[in-house]
Amino acid sequence: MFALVDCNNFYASCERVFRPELRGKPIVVLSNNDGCVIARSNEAKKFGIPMGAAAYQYEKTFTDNNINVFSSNYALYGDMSARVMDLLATMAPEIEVYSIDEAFLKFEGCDFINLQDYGEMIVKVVTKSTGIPISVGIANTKALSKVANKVAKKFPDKTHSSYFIDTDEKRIKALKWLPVEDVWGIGGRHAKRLKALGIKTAYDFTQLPDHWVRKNMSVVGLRLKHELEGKPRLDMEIAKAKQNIATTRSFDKNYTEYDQLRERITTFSVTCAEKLRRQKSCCNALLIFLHTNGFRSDLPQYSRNIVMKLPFPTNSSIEIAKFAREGLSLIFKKGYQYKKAGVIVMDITPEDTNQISMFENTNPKHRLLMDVMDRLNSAIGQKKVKLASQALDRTWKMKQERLSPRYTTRLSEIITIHV
DNA sequence: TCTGGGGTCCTAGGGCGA
DNA sequence: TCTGTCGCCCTAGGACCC
Repeated sequence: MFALVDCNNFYASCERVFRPELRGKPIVVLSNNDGCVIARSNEAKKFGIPMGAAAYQYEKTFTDNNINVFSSNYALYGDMSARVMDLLATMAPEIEVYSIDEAFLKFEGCDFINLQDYGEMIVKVVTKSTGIPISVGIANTKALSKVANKVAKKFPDKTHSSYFIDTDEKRIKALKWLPVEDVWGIGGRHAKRLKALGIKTAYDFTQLPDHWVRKNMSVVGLRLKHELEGKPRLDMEIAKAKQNIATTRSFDKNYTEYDQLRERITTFSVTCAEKLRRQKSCCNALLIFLHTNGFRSDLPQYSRNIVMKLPFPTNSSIEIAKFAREGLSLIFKKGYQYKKAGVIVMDITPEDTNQISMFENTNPKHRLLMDVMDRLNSAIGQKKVKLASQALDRTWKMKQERLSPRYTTRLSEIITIHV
């Protein structure tokens, strides 16, 4: 049996933990640069603010309805997530952390447990210990546990926020209730096509012939169909090293100069290299991209990317930044206003199994240097040690006008209680 | 004026060597 | 030497997730 544990309106709930007066009040959380709405509390959803809405188009809705608006605070969300996951890990034989706010639990050989009661217990313990409300869905496949979770979330009073699909009647009832576009694995494109064919619910989807699903939705769609029929096709996945690591940003304003882009690309490269060293990997290729603001139809548009194959695997900030700048010089075109750029490191291999090349190799001195840089930066707590090609006085900034304190990860921002 | 960031997997189609 | 076929590898693009 699988249980899917999902934190309710996670980012909004995190903001509430340290601001209890916000309970029952509408909250939205914005993306980086305060651009889009990326999380809404239930109260905020009632005002018709869609996911991904452009924040500036809803300013009036926010003020008219006293909606509490926050910039995203990943230090806080990451730490709260770790607390929830650590706790969940103590409550099941196996856990797969699926995202910042979701985890699958697997109960095998636990037939003696009443899983409905156990799910309710998990809800109580996590909510009480962390302040984060959660919902639990339980079923014999992962996709059905997702469905069960939707039921638990929609009917918290009836289900006590935990729902167990343990009979075929319950499975069919839940599938007939769930709109096809809300099924895990069916995105916008497929939902549109299915609806045009009169497929409205998850149940309708399971009534399609296998060969049609295979032909039109690939093996992924067919696997999903079987999962919804109660035939397990997905198992727990073990965490493995990432295959790609990306650092990409939109800019607060448009950049036109090569030097500005060069500085940004260098900094993104350094961040990627740090992430690589943290997971003890090297990369063998880089992708560098830049593009103008696609929303501004009045401006000339340009967008390009380039893949740089590296002559040797490396995780040195200096080397990765050097190759990235080389790539940038090949794709940069003057006369455009750039809004976004990024670096993605690819073809990742473990640090300790690198092949020595006959002609060109990573500079062995860099390893020691990087080690010192990482340790200095970690001791200082901010990224003070930089490459000279990065801006020494950060001239760029993310728009974060409504950022809450990092209550749990910075002593200077810890919660204060006035008595 | 102002529209996020970071991932995964699958398939089609072309290049290329056997 | 030319041509056809097969399978492998690579890439771009599409679809999905949070």
